[in-house]
Amino acid sequence: MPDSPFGDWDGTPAGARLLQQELAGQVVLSDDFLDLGLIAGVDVGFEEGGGVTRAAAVLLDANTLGVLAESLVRIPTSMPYIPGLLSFRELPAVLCALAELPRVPDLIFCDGQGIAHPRKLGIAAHLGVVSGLPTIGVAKKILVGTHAELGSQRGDQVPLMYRGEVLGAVLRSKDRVRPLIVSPGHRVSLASAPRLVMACVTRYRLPEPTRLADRLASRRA
DNA sequence: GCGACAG
DNA sequence: ATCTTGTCGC
Repeated sequence: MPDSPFGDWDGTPAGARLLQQELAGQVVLSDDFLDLGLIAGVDVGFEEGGGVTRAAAVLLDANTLGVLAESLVRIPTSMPYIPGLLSFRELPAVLCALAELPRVPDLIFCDGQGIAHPRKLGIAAHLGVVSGLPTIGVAKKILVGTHAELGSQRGDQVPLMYRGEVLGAVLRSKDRVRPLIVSPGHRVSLASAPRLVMACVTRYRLPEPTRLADRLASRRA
């Protein structure tokens, strides 16, 4: 049996939660990256009524946002979706897609939460710890936390609070659109995550890395 | 016990 | 996430 990206996980939801608590202790929340030349976006889609997991990874030039490479992989789905345990369902495929890219990115944008998670280990944080690479979580909905009223202009943001601490930001990437939930994954600070996301937003609600990965992953075969 | 609940 | 066409609005 090939080793899973989850170490000695016993396969149970309870065991997954214990592993999350352990890995959360390895997350680095300070900016720990130099030149951002390459940024990757990753996302997952499903086929066959959910039996096949399809992961997409798109590599872009951090300065021009031009696409340098793409990868798409399909593997059998191994676990159902359980709120709070998304990474155990999607990470295996995501790691395969990333491995297919011709270069290792300097930063990865992930569709889903970073540390804005019950145990501070959303899929972006989990991906960061297992890959060792800087990551940011860009979600379309809140998993946990509350926030104050948000301004309506592009770039407006308010802190996402949970159990008395700031775990991310609710960010208006465009005028008149539902805000994005942005949180650091690994090796990126709470302050930098939103600005890095805004730096990758063009004319759409989602920043280019995840928007392109999203389109590729869900594009009907 | 009663809801909430990324994708 | 996915099942699904056209349609209303900026």
